[in-house]
Amino acid sequence: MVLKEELNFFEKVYDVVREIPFGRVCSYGLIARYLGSPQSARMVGWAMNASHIKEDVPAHRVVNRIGLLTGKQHFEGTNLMQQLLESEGIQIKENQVVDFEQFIWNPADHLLTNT
DNA sequence: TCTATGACTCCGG
DNA sequence: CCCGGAGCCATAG
Repeated sequence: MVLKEELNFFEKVYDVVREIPFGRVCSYGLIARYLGSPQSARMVGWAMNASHIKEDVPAHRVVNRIGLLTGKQHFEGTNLMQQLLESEGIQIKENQVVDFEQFIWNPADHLLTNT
């Protein structure tokens, strides 16, 4: 059973990504930092690569630190990721999120709003 | 066991 | 932010 160990890390990533609201995006480093390992941003991307088995994980809402759709090539077709984001009201320009900082969603901020 | 790779990010120029 | 290079860490071969 190859499960539990990787699930511990992946599930944490999935859980955060899953919490990304409709029409919002998040960065790998932001998620990694939230998990307590800001250096493991690449692992977040790796987890996303394995997320294709997770239908609940909106991986299209996860982009790099500048809002670039670095993972679009891993989606079906050639621009599925862009289409998904546009369908959520997010404008894409040259594979990059327009007004990225406006749509960015920080998981830590999600906790702060808890109050 | 060791080496190579990657949906990243930070640093210096 | 553009460009090139280094650090990072888990997975695959």
